[in-house]
Amino acid sequence: MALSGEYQERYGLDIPEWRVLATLGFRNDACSAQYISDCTRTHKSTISRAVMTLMQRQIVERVENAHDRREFRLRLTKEGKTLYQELIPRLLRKEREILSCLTAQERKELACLLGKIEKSLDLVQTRQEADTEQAY
Amino acid sequence: MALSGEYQERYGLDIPEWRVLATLGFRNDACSAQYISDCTRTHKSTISRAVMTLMQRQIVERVENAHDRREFRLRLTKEGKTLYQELIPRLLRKEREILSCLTAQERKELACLLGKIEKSLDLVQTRQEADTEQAY
DNA sequence: CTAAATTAGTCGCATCTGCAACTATCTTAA
DNA sequence: TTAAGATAGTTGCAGATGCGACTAATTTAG
Repeated sequence: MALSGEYQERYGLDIPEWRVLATLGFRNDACSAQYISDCTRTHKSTISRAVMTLMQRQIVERVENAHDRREFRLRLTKEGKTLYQELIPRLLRKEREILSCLTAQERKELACLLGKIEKSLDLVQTRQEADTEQAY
Repeated sequence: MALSGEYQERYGLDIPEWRVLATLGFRNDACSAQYISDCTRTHKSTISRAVMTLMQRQIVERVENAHDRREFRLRLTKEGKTLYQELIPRLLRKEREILSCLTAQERKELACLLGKIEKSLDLVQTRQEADTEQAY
């Protein structure tokens, strides 16, 4: 959608890469690839590849986890944090632009309604074994 | 999303194929591939391939347009109409299921809010030369 | 009328991304 | 303790789809 142009065209990030960046930046703390996969509902192979690319671009780094040597702790590098901080205001501005056709009250209502649906869908999905997300 | 499972798993239709079927079924009248491409915001090559598949499955048929021999008039076959009529109630039921967490009043509000955003986005998009649609 | 520009549709190509198999590691149960 | 099962992450593969070039037909401008 309109938002993705902001990070894709301007920063050369594809969608999974943005998801990794956003998750790490939002949490501001190390986490596993599996965690990112879970909370963005993106297949772990896709996240794996996005992490590889971001490591090559020195946006993300990973360190071994001494307690579980299967997984890695992922976190943003200095450059990664800078990139994240640079992107956030742009995206918020874009979001405001998109929602500018609604009043403050309407925006609040919309968030509330979508929240309800999301909550209800999450139940359904976990109940019947995670659907693949697809648009329309 | 949850809806697509209905036509994908049950009827072997992928998303572009469903879009063709839905457009032709909804209009209940012949139209060009370009028209479908426009109103579903799907690239014409994708629509072209979907139409090919649907023709092989005898769901869609096309006839030459005497007035413009570049384009074809597309329409559903008898089987196509049957399939469409069979799918509609299933999809509506699914939609009701998804929206069942909202009251009637809330559903109306949601439709209204989304309508406003869509309208506003359409203007923006045509102004800056059709973004590619992408989810988050 | 003719040449350039536009439009409908097709096709090759590249990219994206999910699936499933695989390795390595960890956990659980007998 | 050991064997079976679960889990994290990687990779080969295949399907889906957008892009751009191409052909054929039509429209527009000079």
